[in-house]
Amino acid sequence: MKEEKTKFTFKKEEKLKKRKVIDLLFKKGKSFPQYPLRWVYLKVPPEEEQKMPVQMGFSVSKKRFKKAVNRNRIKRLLREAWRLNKHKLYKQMAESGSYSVMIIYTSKEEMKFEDLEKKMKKSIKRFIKQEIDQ
RNA sequence: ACCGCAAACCAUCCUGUCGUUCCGAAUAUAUUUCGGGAAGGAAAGUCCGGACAACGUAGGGCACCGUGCCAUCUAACGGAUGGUGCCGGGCUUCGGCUCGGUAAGGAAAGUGUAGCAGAAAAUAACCGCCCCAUUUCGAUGGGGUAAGGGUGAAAAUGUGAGGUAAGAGCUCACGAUUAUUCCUAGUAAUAGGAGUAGUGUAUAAACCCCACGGGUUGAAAUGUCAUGUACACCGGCCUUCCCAAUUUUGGGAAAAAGGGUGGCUCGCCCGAUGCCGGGGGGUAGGCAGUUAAAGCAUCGGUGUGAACUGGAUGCGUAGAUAAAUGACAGGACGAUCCAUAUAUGGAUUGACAGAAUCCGGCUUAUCGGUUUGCGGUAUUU
RNA sequence: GGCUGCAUAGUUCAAUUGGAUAGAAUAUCAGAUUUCGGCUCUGAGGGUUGGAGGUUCGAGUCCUCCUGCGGUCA
Repeated sequence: MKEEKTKFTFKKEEKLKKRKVIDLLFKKGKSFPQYPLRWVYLKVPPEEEQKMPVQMGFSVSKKRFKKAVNRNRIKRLLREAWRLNKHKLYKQMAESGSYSVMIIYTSKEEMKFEDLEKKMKKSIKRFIKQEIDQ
């Protein structure tokens, strides 16, 4: 393969969609907090092949944000932050298998995109340190 | 020009970069490229009404739920429009005019309730007034009486005259008010007039009566494909007659247990490798439904109006499913604050809010702007 | 996307068929008792009955519309 251009896309294959997988993730997955985010992740067994290195989902509690507008906005900001920064994780992962991940927003207040992106970068670094580098 | 009220409409805009989703075309099946579409007036609350779908279709009665002045509009409505009555405000030449509200059938079919106060709260005698009897002359007992008294949200039609022992619609006159009959106006609610019978408190968002309407369940409906399983296990019920055949099979008739028909009942229907119940197991994925106007706007015509008409012109249809419609940068516009000092500069900021089968309403949230109408104030001509 | 229930002192609950100034326990505060504190006794404060309208002479209670918090579904 030639030098791959870093693509900032986020298509259906990269989204966490299967109800079964999500149930399994919350039942058996590991998690760590990185305010205002919480990662829940699970290594996908090799027999269930998955095209993309990570299938990602985002979640915002209905108790913390009553209005659907606010929930949607936070999820959109999270998706955007992930889209622009996921390549850093992909580089490190190489061939070390694939993961299902759900990121939960735990703060009670909305953030600006700028701040949220910083937090996302930090949490990706932590994920690499904790899971990939061992 | 400013202020207030009401109604209708709009709901920040533009450019660039990076993305999401659907449709179409090409490439040729990992994809990539091009073109086009992509939230709302409330998408919300789920308060009503429909469309559509499934089940049922043999209906009747009861129960239950909803609505409640009249007419019209509408696919339909508990919605809207116009009117009538009632209530409240304003003006008034006192006749009315105008604005707003109105769950507005029946209390003269029956039942219940009306605390405290008051003699008495719906078959009203405490004080007072009058009559009769008794009397120790203080009064006591019996009866009549709703004119006077205070209480209370509410006290039994108001005023005057006659009448009476005292009084009383007991009688009369002028009113008030209710029911009903007739006449006039109106499609009608109702209004006006005349006659008759009355004076019957309030409450039906207390029970209730009357009239009208309502089958139930809602896209997690429903159909279909795939996966999976098992005529598995436990308990209950499994009738009678006739014919052929011959030891359980076929046909026919009746009908039991049981089941269905929304809750009850009558009635009806089903009913033998079957029916009902229990407990357990499996799958909770794909596709269809699923993206179309009971279309919209302007002009014309009809109507007081809600609306209708389809004559003309133009516009136009989001389809996701852990759920798309976004992020960043720059500019314009608006708002707030600060500074200079009336035009610029700086900072902050952009209402309410996000489709989930689709429509018509209602209700609630909403920074600001535009238009129209009405009223008020000031100035000019 | 539907269906359904609840809301009363800081907290847990009452309030008859609509009737007067919405009660009780606990918590809080003050006083008494004690060397001091606890226990105990006495007293006080604390409520727009979730909000706004309506019916009624009179609403915690009845009706309508909102707000908030639960429960449930194939």
